Amino acid sequence: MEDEPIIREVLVEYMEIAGYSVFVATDGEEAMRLVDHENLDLAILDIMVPKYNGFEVLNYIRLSHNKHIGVLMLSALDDVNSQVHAFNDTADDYIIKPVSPIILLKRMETLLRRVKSQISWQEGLKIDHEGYRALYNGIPLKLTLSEFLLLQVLYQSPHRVFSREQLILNIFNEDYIGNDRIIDAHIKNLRKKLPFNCIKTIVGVGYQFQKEEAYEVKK
Amino acid sequence: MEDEPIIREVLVEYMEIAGYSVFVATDGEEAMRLVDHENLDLAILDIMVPKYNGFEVLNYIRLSHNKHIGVLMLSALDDVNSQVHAFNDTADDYIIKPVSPIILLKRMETLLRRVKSQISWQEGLKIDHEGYRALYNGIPLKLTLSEFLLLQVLYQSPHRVFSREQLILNIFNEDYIGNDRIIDAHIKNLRKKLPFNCIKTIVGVGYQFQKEEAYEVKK
DNA sequence: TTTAATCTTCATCACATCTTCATACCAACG
DNA sequence: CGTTGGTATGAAGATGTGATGAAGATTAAA
Repeated sequence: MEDEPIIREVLVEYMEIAGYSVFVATDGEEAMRLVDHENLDLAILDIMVPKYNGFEVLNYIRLSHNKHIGVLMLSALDDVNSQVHAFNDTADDYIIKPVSPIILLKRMETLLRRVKSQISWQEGLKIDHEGYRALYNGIPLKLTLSEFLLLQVLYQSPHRVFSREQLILNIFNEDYIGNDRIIDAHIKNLRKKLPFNCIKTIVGVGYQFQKEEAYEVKK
Repeated sequence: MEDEPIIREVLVEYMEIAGYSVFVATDGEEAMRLVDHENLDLAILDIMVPKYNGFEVLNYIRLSHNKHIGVLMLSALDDVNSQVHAFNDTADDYIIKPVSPIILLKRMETLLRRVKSQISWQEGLKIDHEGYRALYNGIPLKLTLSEFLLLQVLYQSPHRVFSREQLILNIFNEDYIGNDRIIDAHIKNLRKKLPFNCIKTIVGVGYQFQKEEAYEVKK
């Protein structure tokens, strides 16, 4: 996306000569449609565009099926706040216009190098954030609200270890007063309902969502 | 690396407050030494520094054992050639000075997010600090907490010899009272679980981590 | 109000992990 | 060749933590 047609033409041509397939959207809505219907590796988002702005598209991407794609924000705004906003929303780069086409291309390729080497660890388990549902191969699991919230937090940051305290903060309001061990109880119930054992205990630390099984100890 | 001491101080403090371990080099040679002797996740390279410049350090990194780390080039040079040069040499970002510390931090974190997500498939032994995991060729080893912490400390500074006392301070709370030899026991158990004999005993002194390439694979 | 679902606490148990210790081993040295 | 100082190792006991089921409390639904 790029709000000035002529510059956009140049950039697109540049990228196509370099061997990339390029899709162009003229507003945020169209961009979202591309996210849904094309298998993108990278998105270049102009912030100031009609319908939905770049930040909104960015957030849409990160909640989408293709959330791992590289996102490069493009803007005439040189202020710190806008940049911090972009990075906080997990943009991968922020480029201030006007930009030399060659530098844009180099930054694209640099990001692609990192993006391409990622693997998607997700398999059958999906979280429907809006619907408060966890789906396994499309079939919803019957979770209580606490169980769902617990799974959601763990699932969103796979392999990150959350202490019981952190989980309590994430799941309940921060004014919760009660025993740490409430987490144990919910974990127990959640584990029973999950089709595979993906919640691992880190003794003395907390719990994490994990995909791979660990090596067995050699004898 | 940063050629102006005062600015560097501010940045380092900023990063440490944000929770990162920071090593500072004042010239290219020292930077290369850090690449060899610390297990870095990210390098911020000033281009104009003594002994070896930032580009030379970048190339050194990409040919090194830690070639996958994120590299962020920092320079007062605003010209296209220098930037293209950096990206061609597979830098991951190029920031023009002066830069707001918060933006530098955000760009660091953004890059780290991409670097870290590559951990899981990288060859060899990798430590996932956040996830309390040690990965061998992407597959987690089943370590206890003490074993993990032990490996983490040793791995963080390869070739540095740690006394039992130092290791106890790093692994347990400082109020630990007990036999030194607890370390021996954990080392023994840890060695059994590691695919390489990478923990070497320095008789009369302590233990050190040796980089795996120097060793034979266990049968 | 009654009923059902969900949350929360608690006591008990099982097991992972830690720690010590005794013995075996090894290298250096006289 | 034996002694010394140090480490490796396996076993066994001690400790601590999490798992679990039951039961009461709370909340929501009927």
